[in-house]
Amino acid sequence: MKSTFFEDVYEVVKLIPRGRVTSYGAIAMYLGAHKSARMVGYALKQGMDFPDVPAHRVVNREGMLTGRHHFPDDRPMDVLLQQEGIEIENMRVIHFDRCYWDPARELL
DNA sequence: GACATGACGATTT
DNA sequence: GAAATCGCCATGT
Repeated sequence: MKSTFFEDVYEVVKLIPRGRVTSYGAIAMYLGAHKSARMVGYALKQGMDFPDVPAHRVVNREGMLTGRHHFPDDRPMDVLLQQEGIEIENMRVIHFDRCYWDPARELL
């Protein structure tokens, strides 16, 4: 057992309600502290192989779909989010504050 | 074992 | 207020 970070990230991401989004830093913070939001995105990249992990619901602090480049062409990140009811424009989440889901606050 | 990289974030200049 | 820099920690080479 070693990839605890990955599994932990997967768990939190899987808990994200439909129509909501969260940020890498929020997940990292929930895991213990804002140690490194980079690792969250890194873990998600690896976790992309897990369909149970809606990585498209995870965006950066600005609500930008920074990881869209890592998504398959058949399933663009912005399209997936729009299907969930989230408005996307210019590869960014509109009303991001409204759709924001903080595990350390909602899931507490 | 060390160096370089990465879906970020906060702080400082 | 904007731009540049540092920190963070796991993975890959």
